[in-house]
Amino acid sequence: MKKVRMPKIKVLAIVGPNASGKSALAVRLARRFGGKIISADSRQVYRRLDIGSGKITKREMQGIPHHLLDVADPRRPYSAGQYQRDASQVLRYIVTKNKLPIICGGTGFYIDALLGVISLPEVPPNLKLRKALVKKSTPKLYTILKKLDPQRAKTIDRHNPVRLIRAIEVAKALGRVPRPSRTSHYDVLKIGIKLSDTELKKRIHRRLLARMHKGMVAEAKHLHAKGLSWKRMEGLGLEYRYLAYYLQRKMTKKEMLEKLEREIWHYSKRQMRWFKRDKEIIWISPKNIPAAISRTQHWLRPKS
RNA sequence: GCGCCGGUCGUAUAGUGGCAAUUACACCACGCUGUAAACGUGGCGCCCUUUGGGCUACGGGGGUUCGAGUCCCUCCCGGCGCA
Repeated sequence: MKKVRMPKIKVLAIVGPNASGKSALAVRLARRFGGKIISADSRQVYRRLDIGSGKITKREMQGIPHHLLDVADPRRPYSAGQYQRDASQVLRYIVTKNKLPIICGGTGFYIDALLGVISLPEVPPNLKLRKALVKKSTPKLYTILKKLDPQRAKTIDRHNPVRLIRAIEVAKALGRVPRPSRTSHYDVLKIGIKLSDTELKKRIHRRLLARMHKGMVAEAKHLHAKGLSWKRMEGLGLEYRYLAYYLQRKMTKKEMLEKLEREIWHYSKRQMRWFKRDKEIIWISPKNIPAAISRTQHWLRPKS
């Protein structure tokens, strides 16, 4: 007996490190194949974090709708779980419009969450519990988790307080953490942009200076004036963290630029490391847009 | 020329008789189950049969000592002070 299966929904994903030219490629492909873009960037979800987060401009969008940009208040934390819900909804909506959903972004964790590669337990953050737990030492947190969910304790990184706190939070609510499913229910074509270290460093440098010109410092100053605390800004990482240090006079402008550039570079390497593990990604050079187009064309063609 | 201080892993630093030798940054490698631009781990003199062993090392040379970045002598280099 033959099982009739619905064809999987096709989703295109453009990934790569910071400053690699993902956004431009995504727009190109969206125009060519009738797509709409779903951003997958944990900082660009926030309103008014524009220059510092390297958000695409209206002009650069070239009329292509971009979703999951500016959906959250920077003063309140957004999360991967929330992203999973919001983005899934948008994805379904794009499909009903008969358009090709194109995920574009550098936050690998968010992409995996959206595609269902990792399933996040439906346990909302418990701020009160977290507040109590952060005061505890890491070994203590580990002991607590071990008591609540020995299974999880076996595989977790026992030195990582953030992981431990979340695991305790989940264990308290559910008893134990469900195992993740490792397969996606979408038909995904993943295209990654790869550059040499020297090229990437060069781009990071140029882009940072360009954004300084565009008024990145003023943006951060303005965000603080509008109620974004320094502490919160530092917690956002990279640009905002170092901008906050600089504006509080914790470091000079020169120090800020030097440290920040290095941090951005480190971050890019972390992104690449995340993506490298995904064997489905087809890697292309930033110059090779034709390759991306032909790959997509081929993949879009109906089978049999 | 005299006096003082100092020369230790890429850089900065700790170490005053048992040291392949501290810490930070950089560098390299890695992890991640609702904070993911966050958060965390390991390596970092060379070699090997790698929970162990060998070799080479704290500016150069010599000495004291069972044993020396660590004490002594001498030379070289840098900083400061006096000439």
